[in-house]
Amino acid sequence: MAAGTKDRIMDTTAQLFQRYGYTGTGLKQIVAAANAPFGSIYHHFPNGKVQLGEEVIRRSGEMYRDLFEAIYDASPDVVSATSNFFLGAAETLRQTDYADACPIETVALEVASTNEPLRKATADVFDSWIAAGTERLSEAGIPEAEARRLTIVFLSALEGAFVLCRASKTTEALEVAGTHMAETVRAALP
Amino acid sequence: MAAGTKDRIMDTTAQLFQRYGYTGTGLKQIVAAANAPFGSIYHHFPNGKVQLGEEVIRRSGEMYRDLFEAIYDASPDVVSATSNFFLGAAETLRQTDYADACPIETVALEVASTNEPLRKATADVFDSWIAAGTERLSEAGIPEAEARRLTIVFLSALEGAFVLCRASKTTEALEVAGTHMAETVRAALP
DNA sequence: GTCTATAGAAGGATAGAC
DNA sequence: GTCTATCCTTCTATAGAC
Repeated sequence: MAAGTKDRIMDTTAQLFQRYGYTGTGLKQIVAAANAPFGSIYHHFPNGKVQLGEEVIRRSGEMYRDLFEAIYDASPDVVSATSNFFLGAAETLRQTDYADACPIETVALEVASTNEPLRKATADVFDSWIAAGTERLSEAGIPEAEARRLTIVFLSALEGAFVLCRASKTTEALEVAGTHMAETVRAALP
Repeated sequence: MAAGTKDRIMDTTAQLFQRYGYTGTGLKQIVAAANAPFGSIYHHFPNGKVQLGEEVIRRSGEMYRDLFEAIYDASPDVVSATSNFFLGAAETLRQTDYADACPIETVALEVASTNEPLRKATADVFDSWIAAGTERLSEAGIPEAEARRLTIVFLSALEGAFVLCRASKTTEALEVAGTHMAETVRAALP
């Protein structure tokens, strides 16, 4: 029983991947931070680090999509929701000393040319985010093809702003990109 | 003398960092790919991997800024130059099986929370790119504050599109983001 | 100054006691 | 199924022969 050793390992791994990346996070570091014995990793993830990585990537993707949905549910319209998403991300960055941005971005770049199952997992996550954004913008009256393009620009601007903000330890890029994206969504509304 | 063992090491390291990141690239891997003896690294870079990393980051930043300048010099106006930059990046990605995107992006995310001198180096490089873009857009008649904001959105969209394209092994995000940014620059011209 | 050999730590993975 | 001890490889870094 317990409160879930496997869940604790996955939560810890998700946070470490977000901050230090895939190759930058060791299995010994994970079990130490999760207060779990080393053997638990291979008990719950028989295929080792790759299996753990894939499960964490996919679960982080779902959780971040849930956050996206929650912010759009809580906002009065898609324009303010777009602005709120960027501003919320900026606030989180400041509160974590510029450590917690996108949960899978660092990993995605690391594995893109080195690990096919993990690359596929990150691609699936990005696809699911694009689908979620496209649906929101479509519901707001934007034709679907245009809604998809807008969502891709939104996600590109967000991920790129994360890179600039983490490197500079400022939130300027997220603020500038968020303002631009909110304006762009407003201009696309019918 | 020689054709430059140090240059060969730096060229090789730059390419490996771009594809596999900082932690994903080993010193032994570097000297093997550069056909150099292991000791050369510590002869030319007494402070080891961090010093090599910093010099490579800064030099890659200069080379990519030169590419940016060259494309803007070769284009008839800033709108087509913006489009050309994204399309050229997409073509390079396709030709390298989605390996060669931004020369420092993966490293920037890896070191942001782990290595202060390297984080500072990536921040300086991004700053120099923003300055170069701001100058180009200012020369085209866009007020400087607005030119800076536009450049930050440009760079965010580019870096984010790189992530999506490398993960998905498609160039859709670069094409969509490039079209959007060219239109945005056009709308900002006087 | 070029190059080899190796130290010492950390990496992922495994075996097996309990 | 929890946990420890250990294996083998790879990593960065150093020492020292030539």
